[in-house]
Amino acid sequence: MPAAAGAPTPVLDPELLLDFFARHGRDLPWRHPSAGPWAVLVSEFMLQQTPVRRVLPVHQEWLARWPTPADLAAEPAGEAVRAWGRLGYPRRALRLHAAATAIARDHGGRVPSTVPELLALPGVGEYTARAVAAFAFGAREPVVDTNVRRVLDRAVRGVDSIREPAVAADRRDLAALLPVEPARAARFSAAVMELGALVCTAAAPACDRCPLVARCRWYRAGRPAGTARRPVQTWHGSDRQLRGRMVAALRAERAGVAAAELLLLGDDRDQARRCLAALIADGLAEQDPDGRVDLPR
DNA sequence: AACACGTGGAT
DNA sequence: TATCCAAGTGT
Repeated sequence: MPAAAGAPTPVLDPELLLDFFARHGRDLPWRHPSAGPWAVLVSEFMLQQTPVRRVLPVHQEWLARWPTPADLAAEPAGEAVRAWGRLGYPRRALRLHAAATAIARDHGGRVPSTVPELLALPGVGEYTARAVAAFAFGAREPVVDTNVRRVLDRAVRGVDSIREPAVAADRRDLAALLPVEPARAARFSAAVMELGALVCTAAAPACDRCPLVARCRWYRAGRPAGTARRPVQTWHGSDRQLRGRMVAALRAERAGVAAAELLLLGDDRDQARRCLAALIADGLAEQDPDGRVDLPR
């Protein structure tokens, strides 16, 4: 240990990470100084399990059409689902609409700035609440997504992780590494996230381009393989596939679709009935007395 | 805690 | 072609 310094340099050295972020961080719309909390919140919903490239155009359309939470809340939830396009997980559109409604009703139309208030919004979990608090309001909160979790696992813990939602221990560990100054801490989280997205990727990490390679415990251990993943559900013939087809049909038809027509989209009659009922139960579809189905009003 | 929940690009 | 997986949340 150096005689002059009190603590050893951490693996996730803020100096190295912030320099990396300044040089290589992507110029994304929700990172612009002009992007307000609403633009950040919308981006975080869209980015849940969805790549940046596909979010970009839809985010731009949403902000142009609904510049404030109240603008979105003033329209039927079905319009949010329709404008969601093919981003996937359309229930996110429903929850974002519900969040906008709660913001308009309970927060005077302003996106709240504290983690507890954000957590109370529909569709906002442990990750999104801290991402908005940090990136939109400059709060000193540990922001741990799948990228940050992977960097923590590899660089700090020396193991390769399977992809799972971050846990409290991950947030605690990152919190211990945050710079003291809040705005700098927020940039630090964004920098770790960016490193995971651009360099320390899941499948093909580019250690030769990593600013942390000299300290990385995983690299120094010879990049040991991670544990096996849980088996994934087959896609062909799944409920998810059929639900996707049904919602796509509803998005395309402003006048609604006959229930019988939706049921034809599946190979299995019982499965189709079950999926349609589930969509209605989830609030992604509504059925009128004639049996006509539409996106929610 | 384990699952369900969409989509499309990369390998 | 099959599998992985990308800024998670709710149950």
